[in-house]
Amino acid sequence: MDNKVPFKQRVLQAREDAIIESVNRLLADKGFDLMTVDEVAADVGIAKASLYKHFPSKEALAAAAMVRLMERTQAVVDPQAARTGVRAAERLRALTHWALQTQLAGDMPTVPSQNSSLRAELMSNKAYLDAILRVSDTLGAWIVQAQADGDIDPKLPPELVLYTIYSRACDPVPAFLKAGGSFTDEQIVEMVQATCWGGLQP
Amino acid sequence: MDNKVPFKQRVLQAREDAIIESVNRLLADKGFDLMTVDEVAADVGIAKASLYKHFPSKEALAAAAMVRLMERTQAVVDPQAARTGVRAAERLRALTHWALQTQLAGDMPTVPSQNSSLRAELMSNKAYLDAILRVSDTLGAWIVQAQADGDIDPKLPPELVLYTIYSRACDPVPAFLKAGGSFTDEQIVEMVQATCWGGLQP
DNA sequence: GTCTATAAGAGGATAGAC
DNA sequence: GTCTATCCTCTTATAGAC
Repeated sequence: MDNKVPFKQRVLQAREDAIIESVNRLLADKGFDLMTVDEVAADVGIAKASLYKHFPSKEALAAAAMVRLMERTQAVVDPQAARTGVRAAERLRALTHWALQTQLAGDMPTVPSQNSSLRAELMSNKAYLDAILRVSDTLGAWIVQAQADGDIDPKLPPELVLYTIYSRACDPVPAFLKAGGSFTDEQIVEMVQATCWGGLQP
Repeated sequence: MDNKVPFKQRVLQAREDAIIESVNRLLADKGFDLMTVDEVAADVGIAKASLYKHFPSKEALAAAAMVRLMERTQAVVDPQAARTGVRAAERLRALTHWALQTQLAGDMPTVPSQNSSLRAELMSNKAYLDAILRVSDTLGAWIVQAQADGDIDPKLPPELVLYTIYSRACDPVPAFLKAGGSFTDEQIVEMVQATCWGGLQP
């Protein structure tokens, strides 16, 4: 039989998945600086030293979670790209809808744009760079198309639009509104969507 | 003579001002978690123990800087409130313009909305609560007026507009655009202003 | 109130047995 | 690869002389 993935290796992969899932949640919950490796180990249910057999540093842990996030993002982008007869702006809108929902569900890991050790790790992580570049390429094409369609102001630099989309994924406004308790998640998503895309229209 | 402020007290006040200024800059530069008390002391040019004679904790240092920020904000709000024959939307726009400029100049201190020890300190700091409430009251009135004027979509909850304004003051988009190097600060401010206020229009 | 020196503790990382 | 136990650095905060 050509069972190319031995049982032991599958167990290992499952454990790494569990680690990344815990890191993802803790990163979404408290952020990189407040997340401790002890917490991750406790959450996964293994010893801290075992964690370091899988990932060499705290930064590598966070990087793995961010790679996973970009893979999940790609998994949202691909079906949108496959839809036929849909405006580019509609594809973009669907993506931000997913991002806002994910954030409100507490599943959106965030990393500070200031932490230099983490940024250095991310910027030297080929898997991360590849993943974010791939997503950005697709989004960039959609943005240009949406501008040609007249759905996004063609006078805006595409980079501004791209940064704005990424920024909305970790905007504090949804969390504030949710804390207020006056609106459902879906209402919050729709309102933030409106303020986001209204500002990008011609 | 009724010189009610003795010389010694003025020196003390000047020193506290210098401390808050350093904290302000470091907070804008690296954020609360990465800012160390040693750095603050070194930046001010005094011993760390002396710092603790002025402020009882790192959280108190950050809180003082945030109080100062709200006071500076109030100092921008007041002249706007005094202008006659100006639409409320224009006053709000002037405020976000100032906030974006301040952020691009590296003078906007930010605190993570996650750090619980700092949040606890801020939420129990009467000076901070008073200052932010006073600013928010004025802005809230302007928002309602702007909605009545037809400059802001009246269907949007005023809280959403208020949160959005506060959020733009620490949005990462301007810093990203600045890092790109393709635009002047004023161009960045204008573009972000456009995307912000365009999204709030009816 | 300012300093030097140091306590106290958190947290990232590792040694070495199994 | 997993564990227990430990190391060690960095950081907050304080003691005590002046």
